[in-house]
Amino acid sequence: MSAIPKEITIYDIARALNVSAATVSRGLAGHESVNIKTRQKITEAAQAMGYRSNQLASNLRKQKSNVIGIMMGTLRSSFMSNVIAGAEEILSKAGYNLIISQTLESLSKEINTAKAMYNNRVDGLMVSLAYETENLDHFDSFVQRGIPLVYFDRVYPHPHCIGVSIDNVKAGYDITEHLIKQGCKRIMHMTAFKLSSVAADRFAGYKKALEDYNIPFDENLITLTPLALTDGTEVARQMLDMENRPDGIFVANDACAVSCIQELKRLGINVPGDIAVAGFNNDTEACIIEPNLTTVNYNGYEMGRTAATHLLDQLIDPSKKSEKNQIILDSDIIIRESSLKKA
Amino acid sequence: MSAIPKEITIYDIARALNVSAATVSRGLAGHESVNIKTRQKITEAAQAMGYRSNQLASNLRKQKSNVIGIMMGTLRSSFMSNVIAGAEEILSKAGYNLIISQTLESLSKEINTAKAMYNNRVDGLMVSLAYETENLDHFDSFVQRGIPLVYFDRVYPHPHCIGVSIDNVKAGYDITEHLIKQGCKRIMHMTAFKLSSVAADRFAGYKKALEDYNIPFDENLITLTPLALTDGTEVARQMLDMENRPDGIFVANDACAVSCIQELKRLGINVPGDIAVAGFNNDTEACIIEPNLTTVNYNGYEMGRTAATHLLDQLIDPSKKSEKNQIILDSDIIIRESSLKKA
DNA sequence: ATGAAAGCGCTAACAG
DNA sequence: CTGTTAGCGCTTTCAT
Repeated sequence: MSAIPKEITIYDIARALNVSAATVSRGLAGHESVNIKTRQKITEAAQAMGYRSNQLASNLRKQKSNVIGIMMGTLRSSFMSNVIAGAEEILSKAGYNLIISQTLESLSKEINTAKAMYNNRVDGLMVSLAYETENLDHFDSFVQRGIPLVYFDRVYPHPHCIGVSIDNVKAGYDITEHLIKQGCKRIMHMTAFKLSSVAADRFAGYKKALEDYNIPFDENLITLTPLALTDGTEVARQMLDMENRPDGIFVANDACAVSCIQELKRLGINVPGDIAVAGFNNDTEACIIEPNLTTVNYNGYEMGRTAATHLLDQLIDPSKKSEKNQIILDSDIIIRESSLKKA
Repeated sequence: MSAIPKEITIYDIARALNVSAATVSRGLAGHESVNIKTRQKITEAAQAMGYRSNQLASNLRKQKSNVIGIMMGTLRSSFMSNVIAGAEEILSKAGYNLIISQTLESLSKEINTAKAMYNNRVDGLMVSLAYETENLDHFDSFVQRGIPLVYFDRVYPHPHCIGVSIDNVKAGYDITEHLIKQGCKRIMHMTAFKLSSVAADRFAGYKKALEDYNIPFDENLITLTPLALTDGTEVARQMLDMENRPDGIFVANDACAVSCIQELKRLGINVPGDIAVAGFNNDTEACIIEPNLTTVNYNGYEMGRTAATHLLDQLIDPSKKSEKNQIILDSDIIIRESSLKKA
């Protein structure tokens, strides 16, 4: 077991080269005002002596962590891994590190995580809200301090922050329209218990589609739950018991749509024959379940890149509040067997 | 536009309470030696004054970043998002932050990323190696400094570091055996150009299975490529041109297996009828492609948790080098249509 | 083009 | 139980 070598500091280099620490600091930073030959000597000495800059000291001095935080309900989804991949690419190019935290959809964990990020002095934050979240008070500290904040995917409109998302109204409309065109007359909608703006938008799209196709809106066909797996199962059972059974359902996320299909099958209901099912997100499960799930797909990678880019813009020029602070990305519906009544 | 409020420091609190900064520091840390009443006053004042601890200063003072780095080829895979989710859960509970970086499978990016992590003074590192990587020299600095390092998934045996992976020999064996049992006599194997230990192990499993079933090993049935998407396409074409056409192929990753299937179909070859195909990883694509892909599945979430736990163990007690430093997790093959010659 | 000196905010000996 | 003091290693005025 060999001893751990001592850390080299700019003072060591300064001593070795008979210059001041200030010069070494400037030299390593590639400062123009330092003589080119001195600069070279410094770089060489640093290399030879095995120097590594101490970011911890630099961070303190500059009051800047060079870290961007990103938080979301869960990162166990292909969508989210794409978001992160996109954000990481943009941010690492700009010299920032990305720290990640999951809220596991809990508001209290979201509050704690936000606080932790704040205390860790992230230079900026990207947030996709937890299902439970109903207001943005716990992010006020960021706004007050002028720390750039970008919401993505699960956004709430906020006057001072950018939001990057898809057009959930349109997506909800499109998928409902698809079900209608498959011949569905009584379409259930299963959405989030606490109506986040995302869920509310999908709901609005659903309503609008019914309206446009002259299908009466029926309160009884709406189920509000936390969209857990068990909720899908539960709703499947409820459907069975309804006097006027629905012939289609639009569920606001895939996980729930999948558990719903599973239970329907268990109960002997044919999907899509008896009941057509559509989800939202195009998660991995969507193409594992039999029949494969019709759903809404959107590009997480682009969303990550877009959100990160806007964050950087603010970091570079805080005054430049972009005019439009709600950015809408494209989405499209992917039609699979779970909704195809007509071949 | 309101002015940004001044940051409160422990000195402000000290002044307000007429105690020393040291006492405030100790009080906030919940140090037993501080009078319980003083401690309470301190916490209250901190709260009231809007204090937040400056981690940047604390980090410098303690020479500890409280950050764990994790790096991998790409995080755009459901497997990887599960690994990260698992690691994040364990690490955040222990008070660590996770910073993420992708190498995009490039050795030079891996070297740079490792250097960046090192300079950023991560307290520990989790690494899944890039395809290109052939040695671990660029991680020496971590070993020398005694910074805990855990390899996961794509590991290279390293005497001083823990590796968490699956038994790739066994997995390679099992999937080859499955193809044999489906009646395949001439099974190709497509694997990584630079034989990482992971790829080498899968290859070894393949060979062993052939041996056990008395199928002669044929050098011509082995293709070494970087396993890019285009390589799958290319190999599909090659298969068509072979005088003695193979009746099965085991590809060392799913992405490549999928592109191979796509091209085979385009060329009018029936999968699995003419050629059975098996992949590795159980990525999202595996159940999008028609026919769905037979592949090897393993639990990224568990792997992330395991790797993080071992990292923490070392962080807590650096002397406690675990005896076994290669940890093997379970894996299993998932049989889908792409390999089913017999109903 | 370089140096001197101060300080970012916190923690940990050490002393009392 | 609390205070004094001395840095952690770097950056940045301000001088020269």
